[in-house]
Amino acid sequence: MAQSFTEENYLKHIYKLSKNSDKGVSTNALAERLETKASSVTDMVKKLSAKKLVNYQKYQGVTLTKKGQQIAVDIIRKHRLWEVFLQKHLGFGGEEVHDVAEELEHINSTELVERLDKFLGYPKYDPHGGPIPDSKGVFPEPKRVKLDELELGRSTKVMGITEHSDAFLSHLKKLGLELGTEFILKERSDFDRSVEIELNEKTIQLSHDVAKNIFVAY
Amino acid sequence: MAQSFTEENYLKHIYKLSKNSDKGVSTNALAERLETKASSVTDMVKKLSAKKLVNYQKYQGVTLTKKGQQIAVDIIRKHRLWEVFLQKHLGFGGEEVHDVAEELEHINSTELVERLDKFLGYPKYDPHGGPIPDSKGVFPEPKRVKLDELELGRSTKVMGITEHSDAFLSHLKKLGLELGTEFILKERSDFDRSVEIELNEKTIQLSHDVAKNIFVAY
DNA sequence: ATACATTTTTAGACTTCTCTAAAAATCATT
DNA sequence: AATGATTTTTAGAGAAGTCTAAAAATGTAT
Ligand SMILES: [Mn+2]
Ligand SMILES: [Mn+2]
Ligand SMILES: [Mn+2]
Ligand SMILES: [Mn+2]
Repeated sequence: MAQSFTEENYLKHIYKLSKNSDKGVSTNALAERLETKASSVTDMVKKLSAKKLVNYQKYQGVTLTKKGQQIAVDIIRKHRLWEVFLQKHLGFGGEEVHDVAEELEHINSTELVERLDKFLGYPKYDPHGGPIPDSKGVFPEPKRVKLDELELGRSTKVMGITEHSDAFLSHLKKLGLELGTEFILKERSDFDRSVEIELNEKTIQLSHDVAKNIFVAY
Repeated sequence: MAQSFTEENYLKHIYKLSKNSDKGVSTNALAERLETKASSVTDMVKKLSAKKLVNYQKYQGVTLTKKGQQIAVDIIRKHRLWEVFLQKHLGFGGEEVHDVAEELEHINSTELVERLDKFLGYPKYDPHGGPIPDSKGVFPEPKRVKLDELELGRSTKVMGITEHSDAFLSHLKKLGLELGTEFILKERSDFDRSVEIELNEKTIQLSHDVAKNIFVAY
């Protein structure tokens, strides 16, 4: 029971979209993410449901079953391993690797993935800081670092805070930052150590006072 | 105007089947090679013809156009480069690489192929001795070696002979060996230096007297 | 040249994935 | 609770690739 490229991409993106909310992923969100139409999503989601890879009830959105999740995580594993290879060994730039990895992630060979993993030295993080699950689908324990000290270019997520005043908490809330929020660190000013992050396609400025009080995944 | 995996496989196999005869490739030969039905071949060949990738006239078989040939050669290039990678760097065994390369050859990124080629050190031959065309589609000048001295496991082809008696010529003809015939060297006896080759799925024994008088591509 | 065998093509149908347009359900606002 | 906006689903159709069965063309052997 092998999956098509298309099915695999659906599963992967359902996985990524589910992480940000406990509800099912909406048809529209998925359609936008996959650059397709809502009606196509409905069709595919029904098929995945018939294959027991997702839980789906009309109008209620979609979530992954255990089996669907395993596949999704394995695609992510392959994607990130290939990105390590492309960047570390073939010398690709950070931006260029993604599209190629998007294709390579669908090459289906356990043998290939295990050997690639070994060749790369069993990396735990891809070049953007994304954690790489092992062959059993287990993600590495994320290391924590202050946002103030994180490398530029990393995609990361909020792991905790070191300041608990109401003022700080409501400030974070207004910025759209909470535990688990994922973003990318884009810039850090030499002048005042303020940082620029990318969150949901929007660019946001954070002062050093904010950055030094947030723990993020490394 | 990108090609699908399926179209690429058709082009590659038309290329390989045309090398052994100056006539067009027959529908049936292609169907057998691609493990599909003759009717499917007819359909696809019409489509490739509409795209100007093959020359096709009903009942006359099919040949590649210049453009079709370029694509075919590029697929072969990618296939063989990936086989070098899989075998030399990931430690795959000789038999295992082919199926994976069959998929990897369709990943479409000039950048990827050029960087992989560089990473591998611009190899001219794959691990089976298959010549790897360069980025312009030019195959390396094949080195010549006596069959007597060729490495076991190599796929190769007849490049010339060093004995021109009628007896030898008719012996070769009976064995099915002529200039350009492709085969794989399987075994060499320590006892009498006779060799065993695989030609068109059949295994054939050649005495040392024969092997030492045949030049093959290295 | 005729008959028979083989190869190739056509006709029609099926699967997978996609789309547009319209209908149905849900959500949001008063 | 009613209205209107938004989201989601359905209905119907199209492109790509495949198949089976039947028709047409070609090849072969007397
Ligand atoms: Mn990526
Ligand atoms: Mn993908
Ligand atoms: Mn091969
Ligand atoms: Mn292939």
